[in-house]
Amino acid sequence: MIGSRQKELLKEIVLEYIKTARPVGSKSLCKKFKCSSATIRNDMAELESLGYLEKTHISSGRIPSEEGYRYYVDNLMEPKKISGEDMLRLQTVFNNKELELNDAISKSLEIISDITNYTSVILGKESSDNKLQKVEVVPINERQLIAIVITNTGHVENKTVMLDEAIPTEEIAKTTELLNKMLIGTPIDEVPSKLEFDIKPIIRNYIKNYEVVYNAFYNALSNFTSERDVKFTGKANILKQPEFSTVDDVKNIISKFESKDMVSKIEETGDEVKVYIGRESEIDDNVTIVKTKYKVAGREGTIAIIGPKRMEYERVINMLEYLKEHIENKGKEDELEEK
Amino acid sequence: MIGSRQKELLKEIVLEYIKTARPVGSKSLCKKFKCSSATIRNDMAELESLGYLEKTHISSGRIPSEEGYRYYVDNLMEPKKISGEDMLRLQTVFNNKELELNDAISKSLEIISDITNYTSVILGKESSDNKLQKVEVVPINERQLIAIVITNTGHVENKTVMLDEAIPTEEIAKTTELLNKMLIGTPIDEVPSKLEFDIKPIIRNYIKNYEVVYNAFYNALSNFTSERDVKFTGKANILKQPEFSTVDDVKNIISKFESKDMVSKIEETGDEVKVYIGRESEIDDNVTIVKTKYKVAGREGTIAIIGPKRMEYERVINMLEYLKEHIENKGKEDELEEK
DNA sequence: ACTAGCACTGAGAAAGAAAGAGTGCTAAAA
DNA sequence: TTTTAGCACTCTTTCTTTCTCAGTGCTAGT
Repeated sequence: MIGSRQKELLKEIVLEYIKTARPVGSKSLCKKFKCSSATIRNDMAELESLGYLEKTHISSGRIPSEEGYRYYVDNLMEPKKISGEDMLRLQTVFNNKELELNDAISKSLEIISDITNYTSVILGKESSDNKLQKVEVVPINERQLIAIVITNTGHVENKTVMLDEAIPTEEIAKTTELLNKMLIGTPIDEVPSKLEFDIKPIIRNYIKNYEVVYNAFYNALSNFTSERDVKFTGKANILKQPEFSTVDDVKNIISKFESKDMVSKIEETGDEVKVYIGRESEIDDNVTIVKTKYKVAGREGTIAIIGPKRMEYERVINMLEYLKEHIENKGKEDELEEK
Repeated sequence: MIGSRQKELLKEIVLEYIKTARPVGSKSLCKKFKCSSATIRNDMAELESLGYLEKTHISSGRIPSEEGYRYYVDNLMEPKKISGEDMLRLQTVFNNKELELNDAISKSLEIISDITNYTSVILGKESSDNKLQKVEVVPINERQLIAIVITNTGHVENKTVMLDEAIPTEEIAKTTELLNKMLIGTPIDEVPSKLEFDIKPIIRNYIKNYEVVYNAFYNALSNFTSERDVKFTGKANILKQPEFSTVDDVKNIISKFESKDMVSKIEETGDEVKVYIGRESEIDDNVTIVKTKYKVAGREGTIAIIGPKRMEYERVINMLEYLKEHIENKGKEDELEEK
């Protein structure tokens, strides 16, 4: 088991390493623990054998292992509270009532990125339980029309529909009317199945070339569910961290950031602020990602901070928690105001 | 002035340096020019004094200076023709008739990025001479409505309008009707002034709270002109180039790429394919950017390739020219097909 | 106008030396 | 049983030194 001085020691080492990015030696901790370096060394050896500390080489000071950070985050961190200064910075955003929610989120993450020198990411998409409010169809020419879908939360998506053959305008109008009649109020992720099972049988009865029309609309309407915004801020920031000091490290992390499946690795499903350290991140063994889902009326997504494993965990977690809470509050306020 | 063997020599040095990324020595050119290294050295010294060549240190081989590249591009490059292999790669895209124009452009630039290991960029925006085809207004609730603008080319933009105070629906409807009546066919960049000078005087006469309504619509409709898509492909590619071999070089170029004013430096106004070498690029002294404007029905923008100064000029320029031509052709074909 | 020859230069790689930080272990002190 | 002092040892880092090599400029000769 891990003794109480050892806990204190692990915590101190994590904190020190986060601050300085250099292996922590036994001597430097003497004053703090009011004992000799030899004693510290004994405890360090113990912590190492438990897997919480590592050495960079045989006679170096210690650095926290992934398990060490994990233990710190799970058991040693101070009770959650955001620092006054950080809060102040973020408040400027939420005090500004003019700002739309999305802009407020972007702005906040820019601030975090800026003051921490980590990289931040926002994934956003329309909530899948939003309801369809209206379908508009605007013809551009004989073979091309635009389908516009509006949800109850004011989200608009449009898609150009190419028709394989010309369709009389009145058939388009009829179909549009039908779609509106039958689809208003339908959650957008149920639209495709409703098209298939409710609309198709009707449409086939009274439009002669129904397949062309049906397919066009099916394609247009069934893609809306998956639209997704992605915004990175401060991709270059992470390079300021001393862990990325060789060309290869830098190139490596940059390619990871640019790779196609980066986004899919960021999405978070849990409601809590979660921390994924090193290999847990699945992005790169040298980074930590802190992230959480947010959900407000009409929109949901993930906000995330990516930094080195040697991250200011407490600070980042607290800021993200603060942020999540305020996003969701602001979401509610905005909704009230609209009513 | 520069003699004809010297031209040949400069060309050879540029080509060799592009291939190998190492300073070119006099000996290596003996066979090619059927003369001794001393002769080459004399010519090299001459070319250096004219500013076309540089040394990395006092006894190194020569590398082309910015002026050297410039001279090569302007005077020494072979007559334009794209290589068969490159053409083949790009043809796969344009032969695929299914592909929408925008996707075809993206795809092409991905290919170029891929085979050259440079970074490619597409800027796109709706043409400013597109005409407004329809304005739709959909109320979401008492204080919020969505303005949707559709252009004759099928482009759709929408914007949420927040009303400072509730406005009766019939006033909204009246205004919408008026907008449609007066604005249809107006080029979108003339919309703001038409709003100000034609619509405002009318609206003030028959809507009592006209300022609220007017401002809301003015904000919604005057922003459409400036919307702009940006797509980078292969940002990490440029790092594969041997010129970016130190951490500082890499970090430097990455921050330049991420910086806010990067995009504004890419936009090109000229119709030709243009080459900006080193400091001419205004991005970074170590890169060259090759770019051109493209314009098709309804859309215009810039396509650009960014690479090291030691870029395969001929190849890139030819591909970009080929691309520009085919984009504009495809634009015309698509238009015909629609008719 | 070209070439051979030669002294010279700077980069880059390899090898060694010295300094410093920090460890583990042993034996003694508390 | 826990803590400490002391010491030998290890590894990194930094600084020199040395060598090699590619390539130059210049001079004198063809």
